[in-house]
Amino acid sequence: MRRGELAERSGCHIETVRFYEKRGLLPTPPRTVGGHRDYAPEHLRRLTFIRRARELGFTLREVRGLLDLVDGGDWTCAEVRKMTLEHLASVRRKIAALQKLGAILDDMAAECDGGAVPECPIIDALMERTPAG
Amino acid sequence: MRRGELAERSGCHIETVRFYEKRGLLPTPPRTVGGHRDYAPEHLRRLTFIRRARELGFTLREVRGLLDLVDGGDWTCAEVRKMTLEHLASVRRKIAALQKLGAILDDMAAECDGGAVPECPIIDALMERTPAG
DNA sequence: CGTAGGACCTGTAGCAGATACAGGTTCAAG
DNA sequence: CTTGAACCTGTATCTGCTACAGGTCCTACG
Repeated sequence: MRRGELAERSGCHIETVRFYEKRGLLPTPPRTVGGHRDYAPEHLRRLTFIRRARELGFTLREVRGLLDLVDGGDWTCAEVRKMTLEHLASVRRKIAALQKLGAILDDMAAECDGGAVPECPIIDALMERTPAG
Repeated sequence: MRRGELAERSGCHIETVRFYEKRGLLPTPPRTVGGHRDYAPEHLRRLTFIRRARELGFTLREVRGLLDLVDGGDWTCAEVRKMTLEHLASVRRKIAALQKLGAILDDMAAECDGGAVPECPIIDALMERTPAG
């Protein structure tokens, strides 16, 4: 399988494949006589893993951690679960932060009457007050 | 006021001050005889504005947009409110995406019994199934 | 068999949004 | 007059890609 097909089947951008290879997440495949990369199904499996983990918001560092566990061979379900829960916690922190932020924006927009004059509580808030702490 | 003091009083990192100057968000201040930047209170006001807007998740492009409105002088409250509401919408989209993601992670972690064996529904999900679509 | 044009190859630059560092100058206190 | 903190400059680094330029290979069509 060549790079284009691998990219398409995994759902990754073609350049991303090369990027992951450079980062050591995807092993360097053998080459054809002409120098083209020649991927095996195992590469597709691994790249799909990476893409899905990325979609779930794992950083590349975290993905690498998961892959290292799997590659090591002596990993346990508990370890994977731990990483997942840590990531879940960070997702929830992000949600909380965004919700707080949304509430502030909502308040600011509500205070603003949308008038045509160059006086605005939003600008005032950013210039003068302390909205987020 | 020098760069260090400006940074401290605005709550920005000292290097960030120079970064914003380079990006044209903060005007170049006059210099002392020795070549040090010499900031006025107006710079502090502006930098504080930038920092607060950034804390509220506005991108630098959006911050620039807000500053352009203010700098232009002919902005209206309605324009600022529009930008705020657009940003609020994007914040809410992010929250929704993260919540969906959190639910998936939660499910995955729940399926996982945390055992000491190298068999894990999470890894399986990433390798084989289609969790997020 | 020749050629057209796609798919690939390489290295490098760019995006956001900072942060960090090296190697040199200036300033202020003692 | 010395010390050392704070400043100056340019450039490199980080994450996670994406996009290009300029060249090579592969395959299908005639």
